[in-house]
Amino acid sequence: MFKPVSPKLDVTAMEDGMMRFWRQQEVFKKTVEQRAGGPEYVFYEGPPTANGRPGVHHVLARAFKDVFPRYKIMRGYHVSRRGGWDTHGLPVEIEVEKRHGFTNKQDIENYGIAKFNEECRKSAFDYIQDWEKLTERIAFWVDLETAYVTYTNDYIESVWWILKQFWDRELLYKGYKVVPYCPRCGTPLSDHEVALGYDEATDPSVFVRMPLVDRPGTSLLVWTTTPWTLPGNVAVAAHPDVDYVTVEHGLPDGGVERLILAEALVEKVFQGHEVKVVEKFKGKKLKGVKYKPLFTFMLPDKPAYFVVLEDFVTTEDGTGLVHMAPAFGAEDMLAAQQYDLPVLMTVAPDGTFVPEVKPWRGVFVKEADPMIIRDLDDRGLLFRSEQYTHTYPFCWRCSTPLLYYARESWYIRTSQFRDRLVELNRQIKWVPEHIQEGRFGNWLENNIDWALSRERYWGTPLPVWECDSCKHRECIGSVKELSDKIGWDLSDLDLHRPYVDAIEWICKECGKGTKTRIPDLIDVWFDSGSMPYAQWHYPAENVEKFEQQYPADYICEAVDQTRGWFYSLHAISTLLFDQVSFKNVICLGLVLDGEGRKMSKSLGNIVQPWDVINAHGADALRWYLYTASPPGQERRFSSDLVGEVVRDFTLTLWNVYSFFVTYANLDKPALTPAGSGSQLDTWLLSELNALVRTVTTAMENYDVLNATRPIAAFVENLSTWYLRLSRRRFWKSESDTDKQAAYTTLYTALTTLARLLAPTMPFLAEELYQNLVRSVDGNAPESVHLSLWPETNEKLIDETLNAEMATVMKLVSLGHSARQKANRKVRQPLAEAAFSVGRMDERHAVETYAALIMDELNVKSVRLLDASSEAVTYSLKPLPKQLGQKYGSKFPAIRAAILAMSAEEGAHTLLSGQPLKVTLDGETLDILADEVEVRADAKAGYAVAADGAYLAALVTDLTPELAAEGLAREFVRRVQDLRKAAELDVSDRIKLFVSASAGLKSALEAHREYVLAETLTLVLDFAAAPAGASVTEDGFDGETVKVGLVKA
RNA sequence: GGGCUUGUAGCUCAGUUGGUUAGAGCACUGUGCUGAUAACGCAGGGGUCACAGGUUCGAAUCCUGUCAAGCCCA
Repeated sequence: MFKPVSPKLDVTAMEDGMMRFWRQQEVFKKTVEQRAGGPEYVFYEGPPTANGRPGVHHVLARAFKDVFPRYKIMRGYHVSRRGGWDTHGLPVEIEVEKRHGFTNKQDIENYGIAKFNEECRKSAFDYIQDWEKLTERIAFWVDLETAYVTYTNDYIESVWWILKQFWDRELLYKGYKVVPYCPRCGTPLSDHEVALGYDEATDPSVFVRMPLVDRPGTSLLVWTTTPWTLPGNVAVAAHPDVDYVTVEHGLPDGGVERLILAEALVEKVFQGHEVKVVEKFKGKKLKGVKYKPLFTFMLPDKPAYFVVLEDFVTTEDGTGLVHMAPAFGAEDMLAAQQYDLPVLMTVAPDGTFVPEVKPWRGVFVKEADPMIIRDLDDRGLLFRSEQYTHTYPFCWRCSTPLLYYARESWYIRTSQFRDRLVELNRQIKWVPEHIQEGRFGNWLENNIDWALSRERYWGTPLPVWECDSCKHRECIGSVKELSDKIGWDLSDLDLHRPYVDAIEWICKECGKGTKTRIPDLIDVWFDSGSMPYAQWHYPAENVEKFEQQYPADYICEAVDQTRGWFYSLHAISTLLFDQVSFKNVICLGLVLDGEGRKMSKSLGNIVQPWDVINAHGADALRWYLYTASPPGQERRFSSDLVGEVVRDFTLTLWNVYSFFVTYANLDKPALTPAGSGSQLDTWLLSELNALVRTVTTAMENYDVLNATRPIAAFVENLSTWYLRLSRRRFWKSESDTDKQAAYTTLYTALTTLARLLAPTMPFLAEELYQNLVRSVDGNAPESVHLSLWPETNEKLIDETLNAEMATVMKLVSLGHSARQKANRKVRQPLAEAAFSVGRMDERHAVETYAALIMDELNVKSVRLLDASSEAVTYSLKPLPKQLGQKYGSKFPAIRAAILAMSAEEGAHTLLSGQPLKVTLDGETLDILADEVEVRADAKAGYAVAADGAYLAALVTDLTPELAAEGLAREFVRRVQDLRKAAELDVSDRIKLFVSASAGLKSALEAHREYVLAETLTLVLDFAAAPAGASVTEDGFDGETVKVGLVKA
């Protein structure tokens, strides 16, 4: 009937089998094709770069990406899950540079851009096979055959089209950008590269006077650690709301001077020297105040040398007045744009002063620092000079100190759309929620124009051509447009450098000059953010397809993409179509190692996904990632933790499955829904439907944690409660309706679980489904991933029942605890178990499930302890939650009053439903029954265990009858062990030959039928065992026994 | 320097609008149960809820500050 299932699970063999099945039957393809015509659910793959091996963090992202498309397919949606590869950019270039030992851009140019880019193109896919293998092995279903690739001409052409839209709307402009720059390598460094090279550095720390134009004898006191930037100074910044003072102090030559600085820093700057504060005012009063320039090597072409107001000014260091050199500081540059300040480029690209800076022309700026300080001192402008140690970035390649240096750069006017970016973000559902208004929202609120251009080689070229004569510029939006410019078909042109650079034409505007492409590339983030359009070569092709696949319903990446892909998607979509490009997004936390450190190559603490998968399987890895912590949280990761999943969850479920198949194959039950009188069946189906409801709701809310953890809890209950308590129903020999109902119930649970697990544990789900569903129903969908998601049957959910069963579990647990305390092993039947519960409605559970409790605790009767019982004493516990909220600060007094009264009387009052009268300050208060917990405690003669208001009490006295039954059970246990040792089949019948001491013998005679039935014994003889019998000898409870067993 | 997040048992994590005994799983120890189980049950040891103030009858939870870690930005 069903394929036999070993209780031993070989995870990897099982998963390999399913993987082959999917591949051979092309199940993934069918999940797309069979849903054609269904409502569309759109998923965007954030393209990874395949020039490195995929790590655990990639598995994390891919596991989460996989869940919702699978779920939606089961809800009947059509989901095209197109893959994509990010192929451009500096990381790819760096790999190729490393291979050749290149250290700067000149090396690349000497080598040849064409050859270099060709190698980049290949390098971008160096590890493509690793990616494909891993993607298949973890069952991330994504279409890699038709995956979009950002370096293709079609993709680039779409990006050009977008840029042309922006150009036509005058959203592209050329400006300056201050970048970390290595003067030796002649290149800006990416943030990532800068982060590699921070080190301690000792720099000068100088305070200089900037004399005011309109108030002789008064100077601004300004602080800097980069004196070489002073020749580039054009303004001084003050904080509008900080308090500033003018102080007067004596000079060595006997005169006095007045200096302006932040009040909070007076002490620090003058280091205890006496100064006189002559006035105090807010920073905003300084706005526009003019000062005399320190240097006049270069003349500004716009108004300069006055105070501006900036919020970034702090009173941590310095003087609260910040010197501004727009060419050498990002904040300075922003202020320059805001206040229309000039930019003085006093430094050449090689890091030396330009000829205009006569005294120090050709000197490397850092080496010029002491000379500049001496010059200022000579002219009486230096207030003080000292040394200052701080962390400073150095070039990771050549250890040259980096300069912050303005380079010409192309920008997109995103800041013009700031409000719209913020508004549209409110339409997006973020998981975790705080990203929306927090990290992402703040980032949008502070939006600055997108610095688009890069002075590199391997990337999408900026399609702007400029006339070398009249400087007229134009932007090209398609290959056809470019072809028209030069008059022949460029369809076969590689749109990368150096080939596009070679396309030139005579300028039509002036008729003299030549239009040549400006050499910049664009930021790779613009590539990836263009994928909604460029993956379809929109608008040149696939217009309908694009419209159907935009925007995305769901995307998912790690949190570091907030300013990366999430932003580039959002920004481009907002500017282009004034619309969101994704509706739901899960933002994953980073993966840390077992010690909570970031995984990095240099620490050697990277966990290879293959090690984990080979050891524990892909499902376990996936399940761990879903259940371990909320998706947005950082997570500590180790292979052992994944192994725990297998032991805890996979094997538990597997054993239930194996149990079912083993016995179903013997019994061949009908498995058709039949009415069941069994409380356990009703309960399990109630819990199962509640589970379906919970998981479905969670799936709809992109809540992976609540779509998975409750399944684990259910499986735990299924195995350790339902199945353990139901075993006898499967074993019994007659095939009655109760047995049929047990099979049907368990079957329903397992097949429902298969579907609930399909999005998260695709392999195990398929295994269950194939064997339990497909093998008996040829008409069922071919794969669990083609089947439909289970529907909740609300009628079967009984919350009261679920709560009552939880109470029963609790009481049974206490019963076991009491047994242990009384030293009464479970095999020994006891006369009675009595219980106390906290609330009236819970008493019902004890009555309803008396039989179940009796069976589980091996007691002959069950009852409730109540107010009239002789066996109980009471205590009262005032409940702070109820009373505290109702009475506030009176609570401690009320509590004391309740504890002071007679617990017996109080308990009887409350249990009879009457309020408790408490008198406080002459006021009488009615304390209600649900405001005080009545705790029972059993008197002598009982073994007791309690937790809160719950209590279990066992009568531990043994009658001869009970003792005899206990002996019989001990005997059965020995026989069962013997059966096992003799390696008998579960259904083999046996003969027993017994010699026992008198007490045991009479016990066996009294319970003969029980013993025979339990052990499948046909004949029990009190005689010597024949030769060849399996024999055991044992003693217990003062009795001895010798047993011989032969197969009947 | 700014923004966001995190800090609870040896490890991985829960902890409801604040409620008086802070929980689970793993690991360790003891014990019980078992003809599905690689298990399971019961019990034990293990906690300054990062730290310091504050609000409150009452704080792991709310507020302020500090420390540590991470990410992004400067």
